[in-house]
Amino acid sequence: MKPETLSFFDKVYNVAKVIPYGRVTSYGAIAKYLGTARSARMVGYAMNGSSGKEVPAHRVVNRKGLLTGKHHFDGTNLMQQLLESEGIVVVDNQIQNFDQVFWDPSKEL
DNA sequence: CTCTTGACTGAGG
DNA sequence: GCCTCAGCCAAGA
Repeated sequence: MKPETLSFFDKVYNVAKVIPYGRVTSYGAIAKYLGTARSARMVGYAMNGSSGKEVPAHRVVNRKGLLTGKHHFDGTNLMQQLLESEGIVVVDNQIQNFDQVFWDPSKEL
């Protein structure tokens, strides 16, 4: 593997793809794992191209566990439906027991 | 090269 | 505990 050849976006996809079932992570956690902790915004921006890929973008939320990116999905509650289908409790666009379902790539990976 | 845009985050009021 | 401001980085025009 030559990550140097991969763009920042590609790295984000690579990490997002390995998020375990029933777990979620934050943009900042992914950015930190990539070495650019300050590029959390770019992580979300990268997810713009995740559409059509195998990247589970619905498992990526902001640090508060809030589904900030749900507006980028098709329906209004599609993202929440997907998370609930994995056993994650979501109420009012916010993940419940966030610290329990949280998955930190820099620690778990 | 310069400017704009973001699915963010931390600090301050 | 909520709201607002500013900083941060990468990609596209």
